[in-house]
Amino acid sequence: MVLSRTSQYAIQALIYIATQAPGEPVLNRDIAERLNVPAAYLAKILQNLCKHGLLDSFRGRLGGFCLREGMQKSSLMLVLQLTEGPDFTKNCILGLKECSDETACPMHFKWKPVKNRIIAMLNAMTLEELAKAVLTGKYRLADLPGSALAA
Amino acid sequence: MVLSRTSQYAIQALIYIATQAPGEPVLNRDIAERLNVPAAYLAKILQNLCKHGLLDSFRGRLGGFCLREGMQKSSLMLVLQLTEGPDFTKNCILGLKECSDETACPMHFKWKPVKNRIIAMLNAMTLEELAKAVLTGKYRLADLPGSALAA
DNA sequence: TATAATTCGGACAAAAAACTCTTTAAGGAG
DNA sequence: CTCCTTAAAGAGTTTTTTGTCCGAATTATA
Repeated sequence: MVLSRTSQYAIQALIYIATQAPGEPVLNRDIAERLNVPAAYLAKILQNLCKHGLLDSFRGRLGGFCLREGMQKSSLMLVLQLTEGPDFTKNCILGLKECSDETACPMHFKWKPVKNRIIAMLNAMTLEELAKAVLTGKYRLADLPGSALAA
Repeated sequence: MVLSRTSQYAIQALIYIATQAPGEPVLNRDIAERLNVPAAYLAKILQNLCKHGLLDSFRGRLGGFCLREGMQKSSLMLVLQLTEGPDFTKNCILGLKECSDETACPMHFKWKPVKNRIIAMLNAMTLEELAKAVLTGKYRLADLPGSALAA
């Protein structure tokens, strides 16, 4: 039902970067502060996104991270394939190594259409779109600093 | 996208028990062997399901586990609420502590209908039904012993 | 060139999840 | 009552995930 923390941080960070002026590097420290996530851990995640070509990074003064040209259009599916592994949509919900239309687990045919909707949703959502939504002010990218609720 | 191993084992075990004669205790050892799952770990999971009233357990000779009276009708949602925690459907996909229609993350309104379909599916699937499906022989509850594929 | 600011890389640490081991309690059968 | 079989309980281990730390490399600016 949930994504790994790594994936959540990655998506949040990418959306945040996408809300900023393109080409202007954003500091890891600023992203971490804004999202209220551990900076050193986030740095690792951003490094990984760089290696996979979603982000560009710049060292030294005026350094930081920004979306690679054209990557505003990338889908959440693409992001999650990087953070969760290339076939995170292909795994059987019961964990069977082999589970397909031919050799199916008892949940397979009920799960399949639902999974397909999830996939369609992830393919449809782009960083650009999500960033625009955030910029309207109607959506929240992180918890308010003061909220200390249960996880 | 996936369930915890604990949840997967729990569902598999419950379906397996549901395929057996009701009232006849099934040995943990037999379930573990059938599902190809670590027996000691499975025992913990079954214990937990007992504590929550889904299973009855019997010690000593002729002991084992069987579904509590009426629990053939229980839904996967019920099972997962026990294994994943009572509000595993209520968590924000981005991990925000507060995320509702009023205070939404940018994915909230896209995710909500999809999540609702997942919930509906989980509510609709019962152990009885799944057990029947398995008994037709068309579905597989565990991997074949010989299959050594990538996870 | 010196300095400060930043990412990079690797090792390390802590927490959570998955899994094991050992002992105890309970129940059925001889 | 004794023996065997089973689950219960709890401590311990391993693996994975999450998170920290520090030194080195890189870059703009004074």
